[in-house]
Amino acid sequence: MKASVRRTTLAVDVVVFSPRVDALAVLLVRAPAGARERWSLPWDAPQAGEGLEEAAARIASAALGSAPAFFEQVGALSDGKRHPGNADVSIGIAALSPAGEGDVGGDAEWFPLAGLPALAPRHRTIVDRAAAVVRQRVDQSPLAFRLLSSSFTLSDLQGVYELLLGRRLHKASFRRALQASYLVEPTDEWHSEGRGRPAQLFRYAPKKRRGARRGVRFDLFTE
Amino acid sequence: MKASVRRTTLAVDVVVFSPRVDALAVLLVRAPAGARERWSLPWDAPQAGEGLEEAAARIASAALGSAPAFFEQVGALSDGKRHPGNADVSIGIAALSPAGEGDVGGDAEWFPLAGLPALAPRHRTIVDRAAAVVRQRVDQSPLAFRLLSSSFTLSDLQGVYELLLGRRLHKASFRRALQASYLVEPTDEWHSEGRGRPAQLFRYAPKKRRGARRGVRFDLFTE
DNA sequence: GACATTGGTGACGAATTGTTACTAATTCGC
DNA sequence: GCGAATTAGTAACAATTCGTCACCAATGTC
Repeated sequence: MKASVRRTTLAVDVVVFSPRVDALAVLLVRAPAGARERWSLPWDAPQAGEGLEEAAARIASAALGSAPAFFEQVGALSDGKRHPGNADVSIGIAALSPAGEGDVGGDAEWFPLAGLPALAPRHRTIVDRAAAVVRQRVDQSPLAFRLLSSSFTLSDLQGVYELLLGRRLHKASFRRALQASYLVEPTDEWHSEGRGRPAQLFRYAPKKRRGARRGVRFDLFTE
Repeated sequence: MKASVRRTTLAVDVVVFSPRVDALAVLLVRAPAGARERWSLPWDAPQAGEGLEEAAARIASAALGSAPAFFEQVGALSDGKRHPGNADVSIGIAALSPAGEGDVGGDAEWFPLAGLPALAPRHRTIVDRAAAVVRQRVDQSPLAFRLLSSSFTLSDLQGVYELLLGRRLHKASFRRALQASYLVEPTDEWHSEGRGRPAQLFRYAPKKRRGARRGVRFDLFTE
């Protein structure tokens, strides 16, 4: 291959998700005066010698007050779409933050995913792709647990799954499948939410992988 | 955000997969004399105004003789690992090429995934991640069909799935699941391979998405 | 023509899943 | 105090899906 290495401007753009009042929320930061849109995703160029996830953690921390516990790359974009800093290439990174974590400062704000303000076109694309990636990987990666604090009730967990999947799940089926997966273990604490029977708290504690995977699924997303 | 956009050297590194003699194969190109390893992935810097998939198509074409029909991003890497061109950031892209397609020139060669020669550390990582991504998405994305020519027998298709999944599948179950998925349609052509009954040829023709998805699966990869 | 080889399908029991209906533990209103 | 309301948790049954076995079909080989 040619060693024709050009220099390129690179941005890391972070989509921090958190569950808020029955909807997935995204963290946006106020854009500097004079920018074309009033809000943008938190972003920056990676510093020298800094890994991409490291950069994402730094960028998210600046907006959120504390670092999210989980990051997942969403893809690199270098279409012609406009980026707030005119970066040639953007690397989109999704971050997950439990509800109520962090201390959002005056320059940042949560917006429901379904009702975001206008964003630069490339940021809009990154948000959409981040949401698609998160939704698609819910059952292959412990994403849902990263949107909850370290202990949670099974109803909380089911609620997060319903949020991510966008449909209601049946309680008994959900719990039976969870049981079979050895992903959680009960703590000896209970959570009383006011009315109704108190719920036992669980923690994420994945056990031994059950060995044999079954046949093919053909669960293609063909649209 | 600060507008501190640094300039970075960027490489697109392509992992072209193709099924060869009962194994997944990867296309490597001969490294220039004096390089530390004798082989490397096809790679280059993206040209100005060129999209990343576009760049991947150009890079793969140069080695393969024709452009693969399918690309999927594998992730961006900016660890400290050595890249043949010392790029700061690499974008790994997996490409799928049907068996026997293309005309590999003198500078390129297929190697079985399990028996690759020494590669620069970052290329090694990219290959591993590309293989993992392909294996993991087999049943969410029509990857298997991109490793076959436009018409194929169901045994061919099953063979590709077995290659990708690394385990044997049962014929009757495989066909029943495929039937239910409305992903293929029969052509009126038949393929006779010598001995044994001729097989009907099918083509990839995904129909209407069957609506209701079922409950959660908790198929986590927890290791 | 018997046999080996590959393609293709019906059918049955086992396992998994969707659903209903129930029991349990708590608060609220009276 | 006591029943209604509310949320948690589970047993059990029906429907569906899945793994497997058994078989039939069409071809080449000897």
